[in-house]
Amino acid sequence: MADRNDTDAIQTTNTSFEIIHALQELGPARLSAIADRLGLAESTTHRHLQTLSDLRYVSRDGDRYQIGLRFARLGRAAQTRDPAYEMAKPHIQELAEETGERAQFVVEDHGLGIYLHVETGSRAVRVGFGVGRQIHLHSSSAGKAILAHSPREHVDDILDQWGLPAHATNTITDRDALYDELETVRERGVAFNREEHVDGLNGTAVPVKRDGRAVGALAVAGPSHRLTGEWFEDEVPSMMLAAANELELNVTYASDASATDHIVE
Amino acid sequence: MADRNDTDAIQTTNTSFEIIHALQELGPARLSAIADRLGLAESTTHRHLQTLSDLRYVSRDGDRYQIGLRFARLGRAAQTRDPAYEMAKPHIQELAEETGERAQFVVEDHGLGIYLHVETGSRAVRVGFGVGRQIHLHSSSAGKAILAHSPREHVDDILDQWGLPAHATNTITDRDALYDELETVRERGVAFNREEHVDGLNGTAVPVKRDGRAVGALAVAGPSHRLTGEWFEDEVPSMMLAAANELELNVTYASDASATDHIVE
DNA sequence: CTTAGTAGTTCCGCCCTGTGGAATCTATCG
DNA sequence: CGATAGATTCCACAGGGCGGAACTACTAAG
Repeated sequence: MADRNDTDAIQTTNTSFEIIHALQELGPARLSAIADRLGLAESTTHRHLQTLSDLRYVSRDGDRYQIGLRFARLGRAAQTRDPAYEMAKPHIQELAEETGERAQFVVEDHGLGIYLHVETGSRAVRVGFGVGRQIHLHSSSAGKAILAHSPREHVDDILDQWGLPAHATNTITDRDALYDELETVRERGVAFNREEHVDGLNGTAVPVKRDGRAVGALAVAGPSHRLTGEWFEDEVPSMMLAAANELELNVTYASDASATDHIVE
Repeated sequence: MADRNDTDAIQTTNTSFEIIHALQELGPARLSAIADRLGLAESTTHRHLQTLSDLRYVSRDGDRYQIGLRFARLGRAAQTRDPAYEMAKPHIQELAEETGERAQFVVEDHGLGIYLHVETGSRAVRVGFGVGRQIHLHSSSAGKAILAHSPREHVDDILDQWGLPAHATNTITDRDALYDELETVRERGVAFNREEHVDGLNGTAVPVKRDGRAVGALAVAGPSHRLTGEWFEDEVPSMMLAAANELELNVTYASDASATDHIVE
């Protein structure tokens, strides 16, 4: 429904991925259920599932189809496409440990934030916002940290594409207000999220830069009653700044010497 | 090359995934490089990349295309499609810690073994065989543990499909020898890999069963000089058996009450 | 044992749409 | 500025993706 068949994209490919998305949402599902949901002929659905199954991107158990484990490989490939992403992982673990809260590494792709690493500290918050999850950039600390260090024109494109939907009571929904906020983030070097994404949830983030561009952001999130005062405003941010600083050094150094281990299929 | 366009699969979908695979192998690549490699017209390649980019499964940075981070989500969906998979994770972590070696949770899909969790102990072996990696079942301890507890006919299908290629000097390449080995594994409850997959690398694994069927296997792998004697033959296996036992209980109990958290797109 | 019903699979002809070649546009470099 | 390489757009053709209908495989009910 939200899917746009914009210009003239290849229909067949779109349909295949629609089926994959249906499987992702439905879990194990029968052929007829998928065909129904997508308004496709059963014969068509069958051919797609057959093809995807041959490719091992769909598994079937009896008459239930489900997403294939081969996607684990592609997911991993995405998660490691930039060596910097892997370097962030230990820092996230350390931040989760030090703060006891949830620590995350978020990257921008197609104008959205994607969680690439998530580590839950001792006083873990509920699971759910796991790896691979997508969020709007304007309503999260990590997103604002990234936007603040992206060229203005790129920010405009993103806002044009995704808008500024309200997710919680404090979400910034006004463009100019967001620009002001980003200016503050740039000055301060740290972004804050005060119940802008989910009511009752605060967060703070710092950008990780390479060659002036933000490659991602380190973030810490937790319940607003626990993330307050100096701890929230100063102590956690300084831990993150230290981590980001160290990470940036690694990233810049390794940027050429990296031997991205060859993936053989 | 190894890709077969078997029966009459949908060509367009195949092509789209071939492009994705090319990106997975090449990393950031130009349009022309992809078109060349796959023998496609540039216009065709362009349309596919356009479509995949609209879907956010491909990203572009200037004139370099690369795999999109949205795959992280699908990868995650695959990794959690069965709640049992997530339950295995803490056990893998514990095994890695206890043994100091590399611990893995492997599952079968389409006749191949897929690493779903990998944790490296203190005296870590080289990275590389990470999450999402695929291996033949006949040449790994985990694979043999799984095969040993699968119906004979299913084993036959798998061997028909994938054969028994030699990966290392000790790889079992004879069908009957493998059946004998599986019998031994069944009796013993533990599978061993003595440099059958990679020279210099040993491993041992135990199945994780649910309703009699193997849903996966817990495995420990390390250099053959370190994995020897009682430690290899008895001590590590008993740790694994204990873990598997506990895991199986969780898995069987939770099998119905599970509320697979709903994924909203 | 038969019959009806449900779900999956195969078949088939239509015509939509995916395809490659050529033309156009864009950027980089000599 | 030309010249080249690469990306993008345009276009006509026919290959192949599509849905409807026929067929098969199971189950359940009578």
